[in-house]
Amino acid sequence: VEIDQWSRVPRYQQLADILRVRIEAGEWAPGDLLPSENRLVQETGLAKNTVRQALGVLRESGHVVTIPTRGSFVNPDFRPGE
Amino acid sequence: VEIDQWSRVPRYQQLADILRVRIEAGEWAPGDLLPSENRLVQETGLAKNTVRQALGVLRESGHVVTIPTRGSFVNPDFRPGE
DNA sequence: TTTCATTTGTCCGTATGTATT
DNA sequence: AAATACATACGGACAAATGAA
Repeated sequence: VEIDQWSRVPRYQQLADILRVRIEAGEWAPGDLLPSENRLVQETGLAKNTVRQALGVLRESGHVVTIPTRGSFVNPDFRPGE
Repeated sequence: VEIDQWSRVPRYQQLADILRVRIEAGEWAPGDLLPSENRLVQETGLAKNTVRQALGVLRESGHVVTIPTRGSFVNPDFRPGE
């Protein structure tokens, strides 16, 4: 899944959407560890701040829970299909 | 202290004035660390660029010294009551 | 116990684009 | 046209906590 550099949709929003779709598709189960911020930076080519902003969107939507020094996890209370 | 969204005084100037008054009142001592840019963004609701512009005013007036990656401090040479 | 790499968090610096006044 | 303001995006430095070796 790729970020469209030329889209009018902000890149952090694009990344958040991509991850949300993959979470809702069950690619990661509730409680699963998501790729680290650095990993996402490498995979997307986005800046760290931009990746963090994307994860912030998913935290606010309740899809993700982040634990400092550990990582970001799919919300254990997330119910696939919601 | 609040920013007046409808004032004809630029918001960056309003914020600069507010911080200058507080500095001159001794709320922060010379050498003290001021609130971070992000904190000021949160507290004022202004954009980051606007907050930075306000701090720029205070740097030019000599009230504030900014150290990259560290923060903005009350000029150690500032003499309250000037 | 100590060291080290990993990871998130918190910052500042800079630039670009857009919209409004 | 110019100043103001916001949103977005990238880059970099550094701190703090965790866990593994």
